[in-house]
Amino acid sequence: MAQKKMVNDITSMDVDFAQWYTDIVKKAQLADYSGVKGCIVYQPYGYAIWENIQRDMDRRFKEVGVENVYMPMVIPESLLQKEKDHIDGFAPECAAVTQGGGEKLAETLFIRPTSEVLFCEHYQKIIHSYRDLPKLYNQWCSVMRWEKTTRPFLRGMEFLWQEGHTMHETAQEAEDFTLKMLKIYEDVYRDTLAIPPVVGRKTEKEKFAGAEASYTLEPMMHNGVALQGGTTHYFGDGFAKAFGIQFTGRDNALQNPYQTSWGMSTRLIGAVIMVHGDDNGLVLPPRVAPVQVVIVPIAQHKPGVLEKAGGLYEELKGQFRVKLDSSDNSPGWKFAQYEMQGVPLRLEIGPKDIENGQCVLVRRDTGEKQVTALEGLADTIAGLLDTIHGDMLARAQKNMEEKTFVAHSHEEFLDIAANKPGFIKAMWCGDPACEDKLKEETGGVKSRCIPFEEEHLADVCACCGKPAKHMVYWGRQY
RNA sequence: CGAGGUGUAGCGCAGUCCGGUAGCGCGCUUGCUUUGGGAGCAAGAUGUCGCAGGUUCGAAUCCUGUCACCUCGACCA
Repeated sequence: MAQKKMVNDITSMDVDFAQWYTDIVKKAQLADYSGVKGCIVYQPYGYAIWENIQRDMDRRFKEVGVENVYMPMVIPESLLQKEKDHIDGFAPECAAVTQGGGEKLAETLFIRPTSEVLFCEHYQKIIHSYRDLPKLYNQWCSVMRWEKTTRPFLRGMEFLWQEGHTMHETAQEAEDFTLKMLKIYEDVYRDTLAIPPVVGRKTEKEKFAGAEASYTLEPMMHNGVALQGGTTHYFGDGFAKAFGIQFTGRDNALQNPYQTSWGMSTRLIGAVIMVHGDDNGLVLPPRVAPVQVVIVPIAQHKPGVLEKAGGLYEELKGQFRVKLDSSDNSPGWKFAQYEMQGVPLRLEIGPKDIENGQCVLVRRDTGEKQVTALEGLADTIAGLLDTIHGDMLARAQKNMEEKTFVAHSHEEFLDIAANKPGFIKAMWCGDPACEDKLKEETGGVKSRCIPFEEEHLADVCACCGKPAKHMVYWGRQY
């Protein structure tokens, strides 16, 4: 058969990782650029991935008692200004509505960059007694931030996310909940996305505007660059005081509740692309793949083939997200197409198979083919999908370990930063000045987080040489 | 916000230097033959050349302005 020239070639990830990423987004039809800068069109296939992630997270949230709500998308200027650190952090990247109905507004309305203040305004009205606590609210929405540079899924002016905002009776309870949500996020990464993130606390310099403590999940992309892919924040009672949220405690004394917030966004899709993808396109973790198994009939015009393929589809569709492609495209075209789209398993069924009571299963992640009996097929597929998930997680883990380096000294730090893409583990004295200095010297390497389980790599800071307080993960980020 | 780049058919591009009324590949439509790694043949359809001015007998092409998007940097989920 004549080889046709490939018109859908994607750029190799080793040649140009940025171009490879963009090629996948477009060719796998995850998203398209719109006429508005930084605002992408989520195409059905890309949006379906988000829906799967969303469903998974939503279930986990509800298991711990979180309720969904919906807040307005605009915030009056006066409201945003109530908490100083918060407005200082976000005002520069807000879009504003200054006109409505053809008339200039008396007060500017900001399009939400995040909704802490809206939740606080509401909580102020509904929290009166310790019996009203805790309040565990979450909303699925989009937010807008006036970013200078944008990339599909990684940084957009508008992006989809969930933001949870909770109020608690005690500081301890709020701090515990902050970590509980962090753990849930980590479960989403590992169990659903097959991605192992580094998890820990942000330094003072990197924490969220208005927070007392910020925690982060930092997965490493295939090329060694980090992605801040989810954060949880403990706010103390700062916002509560600023917004006059008070309740009567068990001791009959008036007091302020303690607050948390936490969010993950469509950036997760970017992480999936850059952690698992290869030069043939997307590789989707089975648990979020819109299509888990694609059935490709071979020689489908021959009697019985389409019927058999249709029968398999009916048999499997109750248990898996399965698609039967009986279009006129050649089998080779279909193979390439579904590889591009990262479908975890391909099922080929042709005349020879039907004769032998078998089919061919092909794994997207490894390319491995296996001839499989039609009897017990559903169980085989279920097992295979789990195996794929496990193998993908293990490969991502291995990549992260291979690209994580230890710097014992300042010289070593600079050498690694210049020559080895990846994470750097190094000791730190706790001074933000050292973070600034290292960032400047390396052209962009920043502290990612202080992990919960620190290793003692050295006695002194890898920047200034003063006594070390913490071990920190460092790296470049998207 | 700095530095580059690009806007011509659904997609990818050529044509622009040197002005003469728009072309190629893929895709699409129809028919026949094909089908275990991007099928073949035949016949078709598809364009306010980003937008607005200007120069000219004549502008995709020259001039002015403008809009949009992309990429790379400094800031952020």
